[in-house]
Amino acid sequence: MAPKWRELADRFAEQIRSGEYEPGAQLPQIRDLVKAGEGSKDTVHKAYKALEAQGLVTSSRGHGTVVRQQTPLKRLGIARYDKAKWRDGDEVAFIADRVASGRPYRRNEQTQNVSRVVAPPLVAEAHGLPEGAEVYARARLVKEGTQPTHTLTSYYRPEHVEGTRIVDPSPGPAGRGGGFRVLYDAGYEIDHMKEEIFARVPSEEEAQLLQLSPGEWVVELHRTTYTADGTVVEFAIGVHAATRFAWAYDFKVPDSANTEGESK
Amino acid sequence: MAPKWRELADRFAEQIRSGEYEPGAQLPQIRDLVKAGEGSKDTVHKAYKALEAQGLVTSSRGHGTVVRQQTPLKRLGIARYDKAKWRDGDEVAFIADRVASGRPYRRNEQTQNVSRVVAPPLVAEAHGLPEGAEVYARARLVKEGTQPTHTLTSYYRPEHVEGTRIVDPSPGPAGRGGGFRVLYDAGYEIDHMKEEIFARVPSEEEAQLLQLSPGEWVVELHRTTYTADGTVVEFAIGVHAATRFAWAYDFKVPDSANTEGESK
DNA sequence: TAGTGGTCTAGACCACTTC
DNA sequence: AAGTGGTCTAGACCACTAA
Repeated sequence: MAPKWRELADRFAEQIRSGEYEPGAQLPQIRDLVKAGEGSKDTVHKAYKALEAQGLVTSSRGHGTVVRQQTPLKRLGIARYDKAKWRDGDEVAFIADRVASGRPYRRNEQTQNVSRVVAPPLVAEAHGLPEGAEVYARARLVKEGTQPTHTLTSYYRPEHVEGTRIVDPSPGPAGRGGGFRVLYDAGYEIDHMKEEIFARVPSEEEAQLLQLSPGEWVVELHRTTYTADGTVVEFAIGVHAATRFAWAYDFKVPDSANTEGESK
Repeated sequence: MAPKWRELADRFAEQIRSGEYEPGAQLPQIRDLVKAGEGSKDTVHKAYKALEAQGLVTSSRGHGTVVRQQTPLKRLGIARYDKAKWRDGDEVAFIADRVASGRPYRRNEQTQNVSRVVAPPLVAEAHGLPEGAEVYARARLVKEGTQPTHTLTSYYRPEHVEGTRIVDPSPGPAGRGGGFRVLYDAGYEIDHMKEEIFARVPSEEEAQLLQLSPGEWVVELHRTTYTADGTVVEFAIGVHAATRFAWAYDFKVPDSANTEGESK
């Protein structure tokens, strides 16, 4: 038999999905459900935690447990890297993407922090650098309004970006044009990419930064960006709140017996 | 301050990752930790559940809590669809992939179930069919040895597969060549694909089928397969244990101002 | 100060496995 | 029967919010 807390959670989940509880509506308070005979405080609490883990509600002390706004998944396709968006204009690729997706542009949705650090093993490997080599790390926390959605940290080789706007230590939003534009101006035009994605449990720090409910997972994205001659000019690690994103990729079915027309 | 159960969980997680507890080793029993003053039974239990949710341990009644074998992420790249694998030989694409990845081939790692059903909304949309249209559904549960790793359900239009091996109701492993080969033989050579992926909480049924620990998430994959003229010949939905997979995609940076050489 | 969720406890009892 | 994890309870106490 399903545990009592699970049955209770499923009942509420059903009611939320059916619209019986609208976004913003408040669920009964734990103590009231206890009085109503739904179980002990701990049992009801467990049910509420399950709903929270599914991203259906948000709980906070003092306030209560309210149904969360169900923002549709943000779909990330490779069109967000379109050269026309950052090469010909002065928009940062991610902002252009937001415009293209019909969302308004808001200032200060990105905080940035640039530093020179010893490359973590994964980064060194991606750049083909020896252990202990230094790279520039550009860490951003991206928000949708007030809600943080993901972190994105780009790693660059010093010889590619030294003296450019990328390493400008001034805080605040990214300089005009974004990282790809800066690389382009420095003579490194990006050509192809590799993205690798997987899901995992967030660290406590990440959960706090992204305002994740306990039990929510994150999706980690590794992006390697190459110039036409195969030089790696950027390696980036993104950590996304798993409930808020979907990724889409279009590709030709490969045919290793007939490799014309394919670069790899 | 971090809760007590979290501190306890983090301590064990650290010990497991550092190798102090090897795979297969048993963690102290809950009652012993209670005696040792680590907290009440419920508190220690909560810590163990957290470890389980991270995929680090497996608990079972009667046995105990043992450190799980850390199978490395299985990386899924588009090379697994290589035409050479299924067109020229008689191997099913997924088996070829396993061979290519150095894993031995084992029989009966896939159970299959074919039926004719009314297309679910998502499927109808992908195939461009009206509501209520019927399709063939081919559902598989794929295992790695005894461990189920993912489910994969392919949906085909009846006019594409009627009379082929795909709709052969005989149970057991897939016919020789797999679905793409059957479509190829029927005159539908696959050409390009779209994959869309996102993470979510599993249903209770999925958790059971994939033997997921409570708190583990799944990644859902939507794959649409097209012929050269844009006809959709297969739409598939996969549900993967999130901790066991990573996806990789290579692509050219798009340039909408210069669309030569791109089919989309 | 009152009201909300969050943690913790001690102990009862249940479910499953092994002997 | 004995030993393991899993659920549930009643109540104490804590942390945070609002008035």
